[in-house]
Amino acid sequence: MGKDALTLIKGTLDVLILKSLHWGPLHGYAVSRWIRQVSGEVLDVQEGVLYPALHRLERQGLVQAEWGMSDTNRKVKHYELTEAGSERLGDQEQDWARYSDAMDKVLGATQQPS
Amino acid sequence: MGKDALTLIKGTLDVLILKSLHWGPLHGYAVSRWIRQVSGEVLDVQEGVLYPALHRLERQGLVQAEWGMSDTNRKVKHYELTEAGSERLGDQEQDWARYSDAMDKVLGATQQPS
DNA sequence: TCCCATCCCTTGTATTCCAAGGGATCATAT
DNA sequence: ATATGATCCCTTGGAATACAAGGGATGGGA
Repeated sequence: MGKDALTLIKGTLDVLILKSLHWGPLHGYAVSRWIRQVSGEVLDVQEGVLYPALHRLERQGLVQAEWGMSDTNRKVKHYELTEAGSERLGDQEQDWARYSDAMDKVLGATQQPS
Repeated sequence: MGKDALTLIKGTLDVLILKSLHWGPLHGYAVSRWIRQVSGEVLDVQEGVLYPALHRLERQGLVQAEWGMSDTNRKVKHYELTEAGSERLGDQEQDWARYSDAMDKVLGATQQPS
């Protein structure tokens, strides 16, 4: 019961990706792996979800990509947070905090409907 | 800054509605109003979102609807949680808790990517 | 040599929220 | 009386975005 990864909730992916990039440039696979590990295997960003999202963020000017080499001498594409992306990250973290609070208020409510 | 209602995150609406109905039968408008009030005006379920959602839940057998009268002598449709709906509410509350925890772990992470 | 982990990606499909409407009833204020 | 705002029910069309299910290439270890 409750061991598998949960379905991603639409709209929460961007902030996860942006957060992962605030450590510095990363390639896609590393983004996915980091989110999965840090979330305790609860959030699993499939590659078919990840790459379109990265391209979307790139089109929006929130990240910029550049081909390079990994430590293991593989050709990889590094994604890096832009200034705008950094600001967006802050906004979205705040939005998440508000949203999460609101959800908890509703789910933990003791006030009956009038 | 941050005074307005947030856009609903797709996938979080059902549990909000189910929760509102766990108090007993309610009509749609009251569901919407209760969520808005208890969330501190942060979550605003527009009617164009609410009613399709209620019908969806009804099709899934999680709620059942019945026409009746309100306190104010108006014709209203009362939505009531079914047994299955009550179980689903429990599941989704648990899912939300796990999801929310995972998000907080990622957003509050101190562990750098490897 | 074979396989697994690593890396990049695309194309449907389904879901579901938002915007923007329409329509009816009732209490209250003008 | 009549206008206004809150209460109540609903639908349609469009947009966004996650999922499923693929394809392809590389490198290291068994």
